[in-house]
Amino acid sequence: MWQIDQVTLRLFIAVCEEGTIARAAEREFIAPSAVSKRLADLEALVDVALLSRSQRGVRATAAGEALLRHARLIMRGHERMQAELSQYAAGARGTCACWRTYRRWSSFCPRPCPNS
Amino acid sequence: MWQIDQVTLRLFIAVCEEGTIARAAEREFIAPSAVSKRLADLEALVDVALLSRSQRGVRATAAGEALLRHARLIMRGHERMQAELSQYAAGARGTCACWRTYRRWSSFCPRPCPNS
DNA sequence: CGACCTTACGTTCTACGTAAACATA
DNA sequence: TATGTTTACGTAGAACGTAAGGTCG
Repeated sequence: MWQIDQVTLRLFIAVCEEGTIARAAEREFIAPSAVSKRLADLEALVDVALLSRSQRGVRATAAGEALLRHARLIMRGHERMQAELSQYAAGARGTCACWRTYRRWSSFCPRPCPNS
Repeated sequence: MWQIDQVTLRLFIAVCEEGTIARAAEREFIAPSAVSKRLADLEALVDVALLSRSQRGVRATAAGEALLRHARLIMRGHERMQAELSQYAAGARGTCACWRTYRRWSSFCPRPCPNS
């Protein structure tokens, strides 16, 4: 891992909300070991402890809570992005006939295209 | 690809800014074919044409410009997140001695830990 | 003992680069 | 012909799951 990806961000949010890696893994349909490894890699990447482990679960450290706030903002940004794009996909905005028919720009697409 | 990752977002921003896939690939140190494939997968995912291709380069469609705006916001969120985390990594905020020394929580860490 | 986290390890699958093909000014 | 995009394909590396190990209440 060379940069924080939003798969890890979503897993981290789930872990903080569920309180244990095991429950977060179940909620996200992934093995607990995979979650554990992603979290360890994340902590190695940012070089800061994000979770305080115990036998009853995990808890975010101060740095972990800071990351949690940013992660939620970023995920909200993703939701907004996908919401707007789905409007285009539905044809409500600016998708021309050639794309709706062929799912790609082709010579059949009249130029100048309304989206270009 | 099952969801938009920020590697693709950064590549998309580069493509829009450079005007051609080739120059964006050079700027991001990746092969043009890899960029092309990521963009095609992205368009298949959102089911909307994002770029208008030609032999002189590419141009964002209306949907592509919408995505570009969101992508820049998200990347800015990432930058802010990493900036705050690097403050913790530098030890300026809330990192206790045990982590700075051993790079992990250990039994040496006094409890209650200031970060827990 | 039960619940949880972690490590080891084999495997699957994603994402890359190379090379070739295609299109247009 | 030069420039740019796309497709085919083989491969390296990332990420997953299973299984085993370890800790603590």
